[in-house]
Amino acid sequence: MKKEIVKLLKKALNEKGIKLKDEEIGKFIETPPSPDMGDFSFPCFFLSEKLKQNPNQIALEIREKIGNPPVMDFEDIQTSGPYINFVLNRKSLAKKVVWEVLNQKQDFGKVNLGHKKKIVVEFSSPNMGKPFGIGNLRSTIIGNSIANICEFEGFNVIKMNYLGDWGTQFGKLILGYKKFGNEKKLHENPVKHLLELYVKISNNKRYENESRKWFKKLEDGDKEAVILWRAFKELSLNELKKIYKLLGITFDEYDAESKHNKGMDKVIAELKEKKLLKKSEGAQIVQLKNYNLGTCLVQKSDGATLYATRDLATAIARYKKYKFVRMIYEVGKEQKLHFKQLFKVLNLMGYGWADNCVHVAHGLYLDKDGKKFATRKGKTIFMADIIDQTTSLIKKEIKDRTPKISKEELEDRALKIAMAAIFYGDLKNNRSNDAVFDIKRFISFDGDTGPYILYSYARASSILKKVTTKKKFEVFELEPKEIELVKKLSQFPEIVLKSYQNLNPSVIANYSYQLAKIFNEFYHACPVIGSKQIEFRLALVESFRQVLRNSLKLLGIKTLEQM
RNA sequence: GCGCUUGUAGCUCAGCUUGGAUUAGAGCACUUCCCUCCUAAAGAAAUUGAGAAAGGAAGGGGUCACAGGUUCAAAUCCUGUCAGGCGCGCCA
Repeated sequence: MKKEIVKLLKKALNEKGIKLKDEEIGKFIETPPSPDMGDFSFPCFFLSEKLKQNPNQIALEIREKIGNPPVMDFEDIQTSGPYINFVLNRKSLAKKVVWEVLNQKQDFGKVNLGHKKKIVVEFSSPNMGKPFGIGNLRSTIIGNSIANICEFEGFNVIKMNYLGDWGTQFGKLILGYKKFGNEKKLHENPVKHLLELYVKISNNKRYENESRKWFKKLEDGDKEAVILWRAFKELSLNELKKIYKLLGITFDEYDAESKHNKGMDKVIAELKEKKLLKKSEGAQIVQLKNYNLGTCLVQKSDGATLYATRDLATAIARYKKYKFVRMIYEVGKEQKLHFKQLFKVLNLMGYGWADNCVHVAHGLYLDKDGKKFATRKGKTIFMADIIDQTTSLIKKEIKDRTPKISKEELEDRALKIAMAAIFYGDLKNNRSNDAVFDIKRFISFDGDTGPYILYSYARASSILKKVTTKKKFEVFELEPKEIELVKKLSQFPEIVLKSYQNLNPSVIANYSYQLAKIFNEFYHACPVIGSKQIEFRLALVESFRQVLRNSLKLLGIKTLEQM
């Protein structure tokens, strides 16, 4: 529908001597504050500068130039001050939208922007040896959703988990284990035991040097160090995989810092060759002060490597392997400077593709009191525990409501609702801002929450289960809530596009909520079963369900047919 | 100190990219209503009908941190101030 409006406007504007592209015109088109005013509107303010004319006058003139539109699609076109308002033939709009959704199904809203070109999305990337906590959760959920969105828009996406399995923290763990370790505890609950060791070592400055030494030993291939490192790594990876399974998230590739050991020497050699490297206080650095990016340390004075070194080597290796058109790093915003440095150094090395790398940063999770969750103080909350607690709270709720439910179904539902609660609770926030992690709020069954949205979905399902849908339908009359729902459905493609452009899933999350809310209003106002136009309403419910399913899928949320 | 970033109802957040349509939007909580395609019960069914249903509506509640500026028009752009957060060389 919007396209037709653009067409009309384009022609009219052309006659006034103004040439604009379709997309440019489309951008200006907006929705009037009240449906009484029309369905779409075109403000003429921006033209007044060019034409040196009163916008009200311009609106009138353009209106005149448009002339009489095809009656099939438009009911009326009128001006209101500087706005040109288009009143659509809502019945034909409703038909079109519903048809489109029902025909395109899971592909509704797709735009093939990517043409199968490759995008690497690195996300989650936990530090092995540390427990998977709330900090990692945001990257995991947001990154997953961004990957889904890119895929939906036609890219060939490589979901990449970059395991932090190298670095001084392993020196700490090795030292900690040698000093205070306990084999039995390690195997009973590896994650908790390793955290215990990590905290013990980190809280005592005496151990700093010795930890570094152990990491250096590890880099030099010391047997004892390597054996312990492998064991720690394997144990934590097992735990991680359990969590990903619960979250329902998969990766195409598990990359790891340790895999890029060899590349690191090369990078350092290359930096030397390209005369980017400088020695400073015994360490090797790349000076970036001219770019206002401080200095980037690539080799410690003891010869050991650093995070930046590994990231450089990794990025180069990845480009060789994938020739991506874009690489997205979904990592916390506290690493902004690091990524700026990383991209700059790659650029200075002559890698043009560095410009196609983006750091998609997210704010951190704060606790209910607005305080940070800190690993060092052992204040971390384990993801596994969070999932457990959430699921059991939800189980209680479900049992109260449907006491007869079978065990398997209870498990399945509770887990799905818990995930919807956690995922939505995260994704509804604009990713770059800090967010409060308050599980009680997330799992509330009403309001702006995951469970509310899932409930709306289930509601639609329960109607559709009772009556079989027919393929033909006629629209006799439209209630306000019906047209509102139709319009909301029709917005989905633009929403996905916007979300892709901003690499921000919250756009879709907020849309899902609004969609669910309008559906509930519709449900309240327009009974489906027993209605005169039951066929249309069923089709509308069906398309609602389809679009909601599409949005939730992009968010990484699994739906339930019933609740 | 420098850099980045945030400040919108009691609380949690949209809106800011691309400035516009009299009252700046949601949710939670609070007050007052309403519904029954959901759940319990009865019936072959239409239906009856209870519900503190995970549904809907209304209401109260805001100097869009503050002060300037740009503009016909500012929550939105610019500058400054205040307050919080993050980052700034051998952690990742």
